[in-house]
Amino acid sequence: MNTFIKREYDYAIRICAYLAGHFQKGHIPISQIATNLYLTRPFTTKIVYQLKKAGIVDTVQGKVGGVFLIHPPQEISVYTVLKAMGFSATINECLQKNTDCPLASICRIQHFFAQQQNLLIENFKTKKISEFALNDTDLIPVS
Amino acid sequence: MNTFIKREYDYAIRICAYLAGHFQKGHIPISQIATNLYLTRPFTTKIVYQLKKAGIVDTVQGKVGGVFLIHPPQEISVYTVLKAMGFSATINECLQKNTDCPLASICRIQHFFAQQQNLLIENFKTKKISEFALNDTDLIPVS
DNA sequence: AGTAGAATATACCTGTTAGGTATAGTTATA
DNA sequence: TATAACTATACCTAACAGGTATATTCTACT
Repeated sequence: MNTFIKREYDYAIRICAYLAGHFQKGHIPISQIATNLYLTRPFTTKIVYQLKKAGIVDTVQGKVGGVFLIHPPQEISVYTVLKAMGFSATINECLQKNTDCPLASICRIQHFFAQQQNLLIENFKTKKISEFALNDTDLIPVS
Repeated sequence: MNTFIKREYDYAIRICAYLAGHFQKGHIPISQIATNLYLTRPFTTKIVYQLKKAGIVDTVQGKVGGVFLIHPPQEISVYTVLKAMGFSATINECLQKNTDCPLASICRIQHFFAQQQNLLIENFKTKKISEFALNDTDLIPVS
């Protein structure tokens, strides 16, 4: 399988969506996030760590520690989160810098894919995390 | 790196673009295609073989054999070629069938990515190989 | 002050796959 | 009948996705 959005990236967005649903309600322990989003704790930890390094979330250490969004969710785009997670995917390898293809100057294929890629990225920038916000009541399984 | 369009897929489009530039001018030997597109012969062979199985090109065997497009290039879309090469990429794994995510019913993230994916595929279907046609004169290196 | 429960940081593992190469066979023209 | 082409499949290998493990540090609560 060839996915454009890695699992990690998707989980990162989910985690932010969960935190968006709890914005300004204090900090949320990683264990709670992991449980409610059906992720393992170590993996959730890893992602939170990256989101913190990127300045998207901050954490409180110690016994009643946890995670929270630094900025309002309506100011955080999908693109911001993807970039934070190291997203550098190009739709086609030709579009990377330093790729010196001998056909480059005449290649209309490359140009087409570049257009498509820019379109996608624009949409990722427009979409804000607030639109995905998850509340705990959303997460209660229907029985 | 995480590319959506594999090298193979890209090469397949290039090969079709080259054949489009030589449409109705007889069949082109694989060795000529490989040389002019800066690909190795075995790899070109492999791709041509797949394109043949998918009914996009046909081949003539024997000493003066070669490859040619079965249909006019303006009837072949980028999507057709991608599908022929086994393209089944989903922008996000959640969008595959048989993925039963416990969040699925409430996940707006999934819905967003699905929209983006459909957009992209629509554009792949609209774009025709004829728009990429490569002539040999295009390929003469500037000295 | 000590301890429990939380986050931090990094090291490691492992199956899959992208991106090829190799090789043996078949066909058909010269 | 030799040779230059295509056919078909088997195999290789480095990279990486998708995690797990482990040791450490921090802080609320007792």
